[in-house]
Amino acid sequence: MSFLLIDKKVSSEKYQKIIDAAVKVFSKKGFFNSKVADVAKEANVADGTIYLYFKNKDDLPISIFEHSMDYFFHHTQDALKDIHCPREKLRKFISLHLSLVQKNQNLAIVLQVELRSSHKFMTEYKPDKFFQYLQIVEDIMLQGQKEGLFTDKINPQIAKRVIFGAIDELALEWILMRNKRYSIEEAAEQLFSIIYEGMKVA
Amino acid sequence: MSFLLIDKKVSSEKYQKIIDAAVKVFSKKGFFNSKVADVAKEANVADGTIYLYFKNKDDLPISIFEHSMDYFFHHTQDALKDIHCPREKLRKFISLHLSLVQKNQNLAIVLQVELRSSHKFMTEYKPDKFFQYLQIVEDIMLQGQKEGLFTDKINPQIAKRVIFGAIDELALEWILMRNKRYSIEEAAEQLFSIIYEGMKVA
Amino acid sequence: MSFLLIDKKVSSEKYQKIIDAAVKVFSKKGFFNSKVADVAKEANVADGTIYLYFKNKDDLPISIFEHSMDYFFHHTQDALKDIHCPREKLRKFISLHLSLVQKNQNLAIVLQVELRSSHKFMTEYKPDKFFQYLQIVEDIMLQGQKEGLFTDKINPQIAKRVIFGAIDELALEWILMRNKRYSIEEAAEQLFSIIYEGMKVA
Amino acid sequence: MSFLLIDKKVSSEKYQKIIDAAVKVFSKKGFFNSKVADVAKEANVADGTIYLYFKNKDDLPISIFEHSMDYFFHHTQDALKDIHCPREKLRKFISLHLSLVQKNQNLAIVLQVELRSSHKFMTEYKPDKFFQYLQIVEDIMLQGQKEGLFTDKINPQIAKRVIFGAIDELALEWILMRNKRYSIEEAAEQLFSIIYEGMKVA
DNA sequence: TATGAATGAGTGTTCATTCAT
DNA sequence: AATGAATGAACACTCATTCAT
Repeated sequence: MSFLLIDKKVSSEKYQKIIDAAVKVFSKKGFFNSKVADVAKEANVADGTIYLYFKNKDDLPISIFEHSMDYFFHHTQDALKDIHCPREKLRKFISLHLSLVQKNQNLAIVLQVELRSSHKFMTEYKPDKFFQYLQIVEDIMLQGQKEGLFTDKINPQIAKRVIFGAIDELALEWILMRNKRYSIEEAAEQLFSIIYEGMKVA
Repeated sequence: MSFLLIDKKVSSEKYQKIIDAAVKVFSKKGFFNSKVADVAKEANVADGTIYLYFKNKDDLPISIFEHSMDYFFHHTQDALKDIHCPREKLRKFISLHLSLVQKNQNLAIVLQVELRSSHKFMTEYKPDKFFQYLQIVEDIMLQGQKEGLFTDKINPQIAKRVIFGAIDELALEWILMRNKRYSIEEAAEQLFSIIYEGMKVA
Repeated sequence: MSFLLIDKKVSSEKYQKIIDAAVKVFSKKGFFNSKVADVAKEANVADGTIYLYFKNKDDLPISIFEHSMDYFFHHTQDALKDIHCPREKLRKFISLHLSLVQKNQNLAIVLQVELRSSHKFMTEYKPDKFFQYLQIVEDIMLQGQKEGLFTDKINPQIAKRVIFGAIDELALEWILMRNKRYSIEEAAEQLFSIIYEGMKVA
Repeated sequence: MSFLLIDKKVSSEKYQKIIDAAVKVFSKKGFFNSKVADVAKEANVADGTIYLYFKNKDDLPISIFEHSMDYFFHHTQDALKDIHCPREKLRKFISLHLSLVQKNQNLAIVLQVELRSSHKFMTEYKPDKFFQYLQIVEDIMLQGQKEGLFTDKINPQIAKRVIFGAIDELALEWILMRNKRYSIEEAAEQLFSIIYEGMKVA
């Protein structure tokens, strides 16, 4: 989880310890059922210390979200920058997202389950970083349509959500499944197949 | 929302009023930020009255969930029973779900956003009714594959989740979108197109 | 417990059922931990019915107390009226009280344990009926002193309390004792012996 | 009441303030009629502070009881250790208990009236410390019988309860009496006289 | 910086009491 | 008289946040 660290003001070791602890605690007990004291204990710091690095409890999930999305965005952009074919970009995006989720399951739970509920998130808070990440998919779509690879009949706005929703659900189920009935790679490939076949020019 | 009513012990008018109020309140403020008193006020009953019909606060979202899923399940089964072609069943399932969501937006928010977070839901609580509903999609898949309409290369387990995730995300975005950039019917048709084209035998 | 019934306004069968139920419930769970609904259930009446016979919850222990004390007082007076010797009166009083307690253990618990705590009892409420009952002991004392049987050195006020305290404690311990290590008759006789020997003129 | 302090974890000043406040409040309003907020206010601490030192409301009377009994026990043992004659031991025990009660009237009320009702106390909770204290009386009895000072006809089990019950009742009445009609010393001496004369070998 | 004892506002739940039937 | 559904005031307890050290 330590990849969350990006900017400078945040480069303190304590900050990271708290973020990591929060991800662990929130993923296990849920945001609302977690106490600030739980996070402090997990991070091996005093309760008050958390308030030296975060404005309040709500600031924790927001920070987790922003840092994660930044990471997802840059990591994905980086991985896609040498791929030109929209088909392969799409394939890569899907497998990359699922593999990130697989490697950071606690974080994934927090992002998908806990944050989605935090109301502040879905309404008041503008998830700009998330939109930025989603935009990658739309850009792939648009490129594919421009190049005549994907059908024009599909609205990229809708496709973007279809793709993201499918990835998200697959990822969530996979994490919560006790005895995995399929590998994350298999899921990635099948999802890609459905989406690609479903959007390609006949 | 009054369709939630199913069994007898529950056929009281007060019970319905409370359920409806809870859906409204939870969808607006979120489960954790809603007070029992808020629900009571919205339902025009005393705080204590809620405890005559529900074990505790947690029992409210659970009841909402179970009744909704029952309704979704039976309503959908009923609508599909005269359709034989898997292709048309799939199309119907998608458009039906999205139209139900459109007609019950507050309920949809509670089901998709609030419940998903309630932790009890995603872990302890066995969402049997939800699985039952999901099974409809898997059955369509299996029938389609048997009849040679859908490709065998796709694992129905995965397809089921892909389809549900895509519907879910589309529905959620559509509800939260302020100025609707596409109609729910358009979304349904495009989603169907992607999924169907993506799974049909070439 | 049905001896509690004495005056007319109270001669209803329901009234008795409620009093009996209250004694049973209070003795088992304590006054403050008992709900009016518990008493109603035990009495096989509706909650509201209790309020047709009693002003409020506090009225229940008060009524139990008054009726019991009346009974104890009259029953004891009756038993003593044909005895003249203060020595035998004292012996009778002690054995009678202990045997009444033995026969009505639930009632005894309520009177000794629950009521003593009810604060209203020990302070606001004037336990006239109790004083009346206690007065019997004082009268025995005074008679004994007048007749030269009991020493004048003992203040009857104090003796009265000593005797009552000793009876009370013995009774309470006897009731709460799981495996009785002595019979109630033995206790009565020994207590009588101590008190009598301790007060008789040498 | 500051003698209640005994072990280390409890040596905090706040703990004592809360215990003292609880004794004061419970003695005035009764345990069940006292709110935790009342105790907090009396102790000049916040409501929540009480829960840093006590598990819950029920823990307050239990702690008061245990500390008091410890104090009574050690204080009495200490005072008796240089007295050898059972007669004088008995006299000392009685006068000591009554004088302790006189000096700590609020505490006495809590111990005698409130705790006796708490049901947890008389049933679930094993009042070991109380039994330990009571044992002092029994030991005096047994020694007196062995030395031929007290009659063998009296069962020490019973005598112990007779003595304690009498002390207890005297103490309670004395505290609750508005205009004291006798001094506590007079009561002690008279009680001693009755018990001693009642038990000595003729 | 870091601590953690102290705070006190906030809330789920209970239950004595009422009253329409 | 009798019922029991409905009420809503009351309260124990939690926990995010502060601040003296």
